[in-house]
Amino acid sequence: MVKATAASRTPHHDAPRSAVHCLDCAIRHHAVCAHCSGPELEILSGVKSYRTLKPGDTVVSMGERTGFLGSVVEGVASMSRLLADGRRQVVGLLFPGDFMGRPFSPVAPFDVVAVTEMRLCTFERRRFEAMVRETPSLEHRMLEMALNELDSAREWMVLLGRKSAQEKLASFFVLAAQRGMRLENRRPIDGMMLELPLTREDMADFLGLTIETVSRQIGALKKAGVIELVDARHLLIPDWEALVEAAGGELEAV
Amino acid sequence: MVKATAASRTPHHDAPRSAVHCLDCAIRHHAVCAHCSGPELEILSGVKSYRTLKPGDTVVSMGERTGFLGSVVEGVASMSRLLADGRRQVVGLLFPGDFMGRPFSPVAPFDVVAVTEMRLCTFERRRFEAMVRETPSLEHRMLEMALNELDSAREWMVLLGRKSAQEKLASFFVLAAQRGMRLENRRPIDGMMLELPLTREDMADFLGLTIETVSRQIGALKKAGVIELVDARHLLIPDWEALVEAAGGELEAV
DNA sequence: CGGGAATTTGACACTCCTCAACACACGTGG
DNA sequence: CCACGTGTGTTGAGGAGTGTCAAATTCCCG
Repeated sequence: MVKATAASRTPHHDAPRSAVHCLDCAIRHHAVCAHCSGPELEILSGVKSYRTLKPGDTVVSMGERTGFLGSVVEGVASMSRLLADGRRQVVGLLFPGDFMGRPFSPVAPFDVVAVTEMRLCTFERRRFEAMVRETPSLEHRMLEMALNELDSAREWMVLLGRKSAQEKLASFFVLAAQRGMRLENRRPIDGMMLELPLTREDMADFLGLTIETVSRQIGALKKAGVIELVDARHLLIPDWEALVEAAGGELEAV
Repeated sequence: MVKATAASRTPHHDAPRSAVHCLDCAIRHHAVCAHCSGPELEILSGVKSYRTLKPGDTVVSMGERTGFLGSVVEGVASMSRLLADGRRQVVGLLFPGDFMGRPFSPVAPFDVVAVTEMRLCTFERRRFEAMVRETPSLEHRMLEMALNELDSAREWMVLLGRKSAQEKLASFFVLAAQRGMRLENRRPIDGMMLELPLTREDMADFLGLTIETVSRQIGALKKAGVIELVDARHLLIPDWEALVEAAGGELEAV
C-alpha cells in the first residue's frame, strides 16, 4: 500500500513567460481571484508564477513549511494523509479553480500530489497573505471558498461514514462529472462521457476502500446498467438521475 | 434508527437580560469575537441575544432558511445529516467557542441538534453578515476559524475512511478530552477524568459505527487498560500517550 | 515483442453489522 | 412502596459486506 513516491520531488518552474494574462485565464471567474478588480489583478499578476507537474509529482509534503500557495489551472491533484502503517486517505481533490495550500499556517497539514499532468498558478506565501489581509474583497473570496470546501468535506464525511461501497463509487462518479463541467458552467446530462482522472488506487483511498472493492463495484454498477465502460478510464452515464439515485440521493452540491 | 425528534422544535429566548457583558464572557478569547476591539464588541453586543436549549432540541434543520448565526457559549451540539433511509452521520461537534451556522448561504446544509443542555449567543444573520463584510478583523477571524474547521473535518475523514472501530473510539476520546480543556488553555494529563457529552448513539453516528460496536470497543479499550470506566458517561485516562497510541497516532490538532 | 504497471477476478478470512435478549436507571402513577 | 414504561447501555449468536492474498489479464510504452 505504501507507494514509493520519492520520485521527482521538484516541481519545475516554467520557462519564465509561459504566463497567460490574468484576464484571459481559464479559471479567471472560478478561482480565488474571481472577484478581483483590474488593479487587484495587476498586483496578483506581479506575484504569480506558473508550475507544471506530472502525475505522481509531490507538490507539498505534510509537515513541510511551504513558501507558496496557489490555484489549480489545469489538471487534478489530491490531498491525502499517509498513516504510519501505510494506510492512506485522500481527503480532497483539487480541480481547476480550486485553491491549493493552507494560508496563515506555514506547516502543510496534508500531502498534495498531482494525479494528472497539471498546471499551477502560485503566489509567494508571505506576499499573498499580506495581500489577503489588505484586500477585503480577496479575503471575502477566501472565506467563501473555505466555507464551500468545508461543506464539501462534511458531505464526504457522510459518504465515508455511512455509504456502501457501491454508493461510494456512484457518488464519486457524480462528483467527478459535476467537477468536470464546472469551469464551463454546464451540468451533467444523460449519455455523457466521463473521464476518470484517478487510478483505482487513488479512488480507493478517496473512498475508504481497497482497489479490489473499487474494481468489483464498478463491475456491479456496469452490470446494473448505471454506467457503461468505454475503457478503464472512461465511462458513459446513460441516465444521470439513475446514477444520482445509485449514489444514495444527493443534494446538488457546490 | 430514525429518531422522532419532532419534540421541542422551539428554542427559548432567554428572559431579556440574562446576558453577560462580552468582556466577562467565558468564550471571549476563543469565539468569533476573539480579536474584536472594544468598539466592535459594543456593536456585536447590540445585535446578540441568548438562547438556551435542552438535549435533543433542534437548533437548525437542514434545508431550513435560518435567520440567525451564533456561538456556542456552554454545552455541546452536533451537526448531522440524515439520509432518506434513516442512516445518520454526525459531521461535527460544536463545543463552547465554536461558531454555529453557515454565513453567506441562507439554507442550512446540516441539522444542528443540542446534545447537552446548552447556551447559545446568537446574532441576527443579516446584520452579522454585514458586519463581517465591514470589519476586516472579524472577517479574518471567520476565515481563520473556517480554515481550522476544514483541517479538522479532513482529519476526521481519515478516521472515517481508514481507522478501525477501536481506533475510532480512542480517537473520539482524544478529541473529547482536548476539546474539553481548550477553553482553559490546558492540555490532557495522565489520570484525568473525561466526561462524555454524547450518547452511544451519537458517538456511533459520529464515528460511522453502530451503537453495539461502540459499546463493545469501549469494553475492549477498558480490558486493554487504556481507559477505566467510572460509569457509562465518565471514564479515566490513566496514560494519555497510551490513548493517543491506541487512536492510531495523532498530530496535535487544533 | 518484452516488461512492468494497472486492473480484474477468485477464494477465503475477518471486521463489523443485524437481530434479539437482557440489564439498569429513571420517572410516573396507582 | 411497588408495578410499569421508557430510554439507555450491554451482551450474544450469526451473517453480510469488505478486506486480504494470490493469480490471471489487459494495457501501455519502449
